[in-house]
Amino acid sequence: MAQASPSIALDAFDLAILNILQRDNSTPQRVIGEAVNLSAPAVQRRIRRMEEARVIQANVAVVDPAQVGQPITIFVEVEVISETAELIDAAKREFASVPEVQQCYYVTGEADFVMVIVVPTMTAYEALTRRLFFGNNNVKRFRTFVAMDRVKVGLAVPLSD
Amino acid sequence: MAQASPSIALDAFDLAILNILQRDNSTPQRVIGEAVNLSAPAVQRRIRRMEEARVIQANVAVVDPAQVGQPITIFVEVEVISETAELIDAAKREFASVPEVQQCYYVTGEADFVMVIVVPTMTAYEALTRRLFFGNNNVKRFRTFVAMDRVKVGLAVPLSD
DNA sequence: TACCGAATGCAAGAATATTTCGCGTGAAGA
DNA sequence: TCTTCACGCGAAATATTCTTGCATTCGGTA
Repeated sequence: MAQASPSIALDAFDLAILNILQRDNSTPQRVIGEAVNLSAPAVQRRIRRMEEARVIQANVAVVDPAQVGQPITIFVEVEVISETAELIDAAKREFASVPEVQQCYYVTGEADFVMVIVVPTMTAYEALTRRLFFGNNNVKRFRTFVAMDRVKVGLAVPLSD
Repeated sequence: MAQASPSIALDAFDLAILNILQRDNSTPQRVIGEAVNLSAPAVQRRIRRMEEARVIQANVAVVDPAQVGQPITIFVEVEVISETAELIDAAKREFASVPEVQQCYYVTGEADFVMVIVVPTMTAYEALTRRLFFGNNNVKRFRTFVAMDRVKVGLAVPLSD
């Protein structure tokens, strides 16, 4: 796999390859090569280089939550009481360690954390809030937004190409 | 690739396979087979079945935004004026069509939409708000949360296994 | 008991990925 | 200007992985 991670320079070829891979990374290198006007080995070298530099952070399958018994997606804003570095780091570690917390960001503004949570039932969510928020002395309050429609979901980054 | 999408039953083997693919879909089927106690062809048939049923919605590379010149991630809550079906659908289509909008959910609660936006600069974000929010008569107000730290990012669904 | 459908493992064949090698290009220095 | 060197390329050979056909096994059912 990949290890090192010094920033590297990317040219138009690399961006074009990334644009394909972030939509479908099962695309054969030969096909990618035809699309960007490079040979398959050239494509493969560039991909490996970007994986080693962690430009490509992972290669993953996207699973439909509804079809695996986790039909509820919830947005939560969390406001903490104290923003000392220690307490914030502790909160980051705790939130990140919870499988139901699919995404978590530490943010500026009226809230301190925003997160995306995936659960099977509202009961499960209620239990999670009890453990994660009510059970944390540093959580001042939190606001819940239940998703009715996943209008757009993905991790694709807009690339200039 | 995949086409149909009737819901299908998943057993413990399928969930175990999904759990591996969610983390690294470049794992050889032979290795997956060893991990879940199945032969490689059995694994492959199950994967194909789940792709056809859209349990696996996509296979994608995850790109580091910072390394491709898009270092700013922003959370936005949007509140609309009118919630008629037509206007909501129009908003969904518009938001979904914008490349900078990485994720968008239609939600209950104090806001109507929440979204994740990826941009290269705050100037670019300001221009986007002008076009997307100030330029939309149905947007009552929006609140911005700038991410200081991407504590946890991914699309992995918690699987019971 | 006998049958039938579904899923499996094995093994062969096809497709894909990876390595190797030699060539051309462009930059730095004599 | 010439030489050298580093870099990235493509073509071909090699290795790995994926895919398919087939016989078998395991349950459920008449």
